[in-house]
Amino acid sequence: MTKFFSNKEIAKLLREISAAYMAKGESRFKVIAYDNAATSIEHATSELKDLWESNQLNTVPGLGESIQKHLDELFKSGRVKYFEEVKKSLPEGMFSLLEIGGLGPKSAYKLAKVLNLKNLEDLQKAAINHRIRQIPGFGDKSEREIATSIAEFKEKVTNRYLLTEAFPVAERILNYLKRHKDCKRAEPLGSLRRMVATVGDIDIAVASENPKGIIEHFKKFKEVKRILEAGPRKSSVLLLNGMQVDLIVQKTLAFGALLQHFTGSKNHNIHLREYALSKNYSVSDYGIKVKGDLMEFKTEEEFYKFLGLDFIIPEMREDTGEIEAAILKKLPDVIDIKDIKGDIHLHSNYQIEPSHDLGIASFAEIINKARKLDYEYVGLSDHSPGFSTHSKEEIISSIRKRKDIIEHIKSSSKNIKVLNLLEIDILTNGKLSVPEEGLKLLDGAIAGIHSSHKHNKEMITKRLMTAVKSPYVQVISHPTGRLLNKRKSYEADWPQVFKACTKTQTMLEINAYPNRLDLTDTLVREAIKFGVKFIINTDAHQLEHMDNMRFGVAVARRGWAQKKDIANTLPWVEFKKIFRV
DNA sequence: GCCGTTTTCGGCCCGACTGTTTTCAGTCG
Repeated sequence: MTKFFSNKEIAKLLREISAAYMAKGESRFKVIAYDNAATSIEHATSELKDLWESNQLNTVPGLGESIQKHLDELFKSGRVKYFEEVKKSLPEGMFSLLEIGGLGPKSAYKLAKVLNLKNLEDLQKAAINHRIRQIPGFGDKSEREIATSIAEFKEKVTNRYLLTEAFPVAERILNYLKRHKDCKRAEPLGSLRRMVATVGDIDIAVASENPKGIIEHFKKFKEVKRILEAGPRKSSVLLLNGMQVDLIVQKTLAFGALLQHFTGSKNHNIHLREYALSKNYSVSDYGIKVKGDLMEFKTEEEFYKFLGLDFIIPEMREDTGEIEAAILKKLPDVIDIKDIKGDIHLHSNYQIEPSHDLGIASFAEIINKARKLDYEYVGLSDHSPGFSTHSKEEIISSIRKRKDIIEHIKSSSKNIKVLNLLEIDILTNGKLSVPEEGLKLLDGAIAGIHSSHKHNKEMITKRLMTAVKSPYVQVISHPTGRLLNKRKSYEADWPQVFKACTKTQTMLEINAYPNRLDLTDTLVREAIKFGVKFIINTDAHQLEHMDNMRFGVAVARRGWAQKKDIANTLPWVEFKKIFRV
């Protein structure tokens, strides 16, 4: 009998050990090793439990002999005696304090021990009763800071924001910063620039010869609620909406190094700097030091070039092999938004009495918008008629009626090709929500799971496989079913699904809807190894959603996908061969 | 504790900011 632990739980456990080591004054490299292992596990594409079962724990970077042995014990018995030993001499309450900004292992340890704290509530009470300022090393300022941080922590609804939530905020700040006369450039960096599905804060870099002036200006932005810190060239603030914004200023001549530094990711930078060290260079956000002399770079391109690397696009900077590939000049030439020639997952307001949401735009409006986007083709793919509310005959006749209308539109649509599709449900029993006769009336079908997302791995895999094997289905929509900040991805045997997709030439969708971004970037990269083809669709329910294509393209780029991996980069003459037209 | 264009031993990114100090430790990105 083995025990299940999610990657998130394991990462948390390892971080606690890292903190415990730090509090105990253990070698900082052991502290870092545990922290790295935790980060690596959070980024892993598979559940560690699955990897453990197939003897593949050693494929996860940062997991060496020692930690693997501990995890082995964890999965077998549900506990790790050594970890318990490490934590035994420490106050249990210190670990919950680590959630508070500004409190690290050393402070948490001291507070929990001296004040005998069990949880955050205790810490809050201690702050109110002024018991913190009495501890050596703490003063009235840090006591107030702790009280404020706890209040903010409790107010916080989420700690990750969707790209579409963060971009407009970043835009407002950039516009504001650019109003300062000494602001030469202002760019959003960090996870926003890398286009990670969700971002924790907003990072902004400014090029200016007057950093003090810029920082003063930044502090006065009208949406600032509280200034977390403000030095001569760096500042962090909390906005009224709860988001944190970090700003760094660098002179124009050295701006390239700052772009590189502040875009991250942290692990990419660490690896890059280690690589630089091996060549006797020292890298920082000021530039590259060669034998004590600082080289400055105006652009990132020059920066990477100096290190002997091909330019690495921001989306790939996650330390998952991009530096090695850049050294060997073997980085893939990833897809670009300009390569996209159509969007075929689009919901209209055509009244088909669907199983799920109607769109709000008409067929004509959608096609018009696609023309404006310079697309060669467009797919009309409303949800299929409600399965439980319509008889088999009603579903077929409804599809026939819709087909007649679309055929008419096809014949009158100049300069753009139209596909008659439907998005059909993969039902809980694995069957499709449209009978075969109905499927035959379509140019093709997109199939997706829209119910019973909580099915276990085996059931989900079985349901996906029936759709993949259906000769009428060309695309599997939003394959993992996640809704960011709302619903987790379901589990599936992805290698099995990927193999089947390659065999049946079924495409996996990269859904560009900002709260989906599904297939996920890591699974895209995994699927490519199996030879799977993808299609990037917006799943638009209104015209503006069709502009979300760039988010899907970003997922593909983060997954190292090239033009040849993405079907809707094909010209119509090639693309149409996939469908029954 | 992890890891390897040299290295299975001997390294491990680099700097800013803050508070409590009186030269620095802790935290963060």
